[in-house]
Amino acid sequence: MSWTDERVEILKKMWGEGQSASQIAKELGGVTRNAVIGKVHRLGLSNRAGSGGAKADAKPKAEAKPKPAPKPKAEPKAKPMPEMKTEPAVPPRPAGATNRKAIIPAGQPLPPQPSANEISPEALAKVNEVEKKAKKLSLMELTERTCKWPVGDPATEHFWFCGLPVQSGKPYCEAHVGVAFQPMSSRRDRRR
DNA sequence: CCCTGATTCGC
DNA sequence: GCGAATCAGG
Repeated sequence: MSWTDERVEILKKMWGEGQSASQIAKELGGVTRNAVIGKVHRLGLSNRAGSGGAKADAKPKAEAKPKPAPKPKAEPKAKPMPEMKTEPAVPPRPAGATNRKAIIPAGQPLPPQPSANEISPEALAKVNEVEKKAKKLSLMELTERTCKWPVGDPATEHFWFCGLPVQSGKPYCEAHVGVAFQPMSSRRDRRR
């Protein structure tokens, strides 16, 4: 594949949108993210500026600068959410497998299932979808980078761990991180 | 380990 | 000009 005008256009557009090089490469097809990055540089648009404009000069071209490229480090994920099924879905189950004596399945600190907390409906919906794609790993199959979000009731067969790739150093995949680490919401409900 | 972009350098 | 290999982070 070569860099035709169209392809360059797409490249520019996506890069401008903050898409990652790998995403762009995937979109274009026939190229690797390296190719994309290389092209980006050759085109001289290594910097994803654009918003706010205000910036015309600032090109002292300091050779002695080990880091001439400021890293924006921000990816606005503007994903158009297509209408998803009206599925109330199955919110995270507290999985209270209290075997007679309420024994907590030791092991890892299970996620504080937010039960009926106020979680973004979107987040919940996302989790739902994710559960469909879950790899359904068993406890022993979990690794450092598999989502450890439990699904189902440990006392039944309907139990597995999400198992999708975790986001970062977090224990869960992106979707589950979303519902797991929710800032404590209305808390002052302390009507004692 | 996964990912990101940045740079280099033979082609 | 191109992009794989490599580098440098997160």
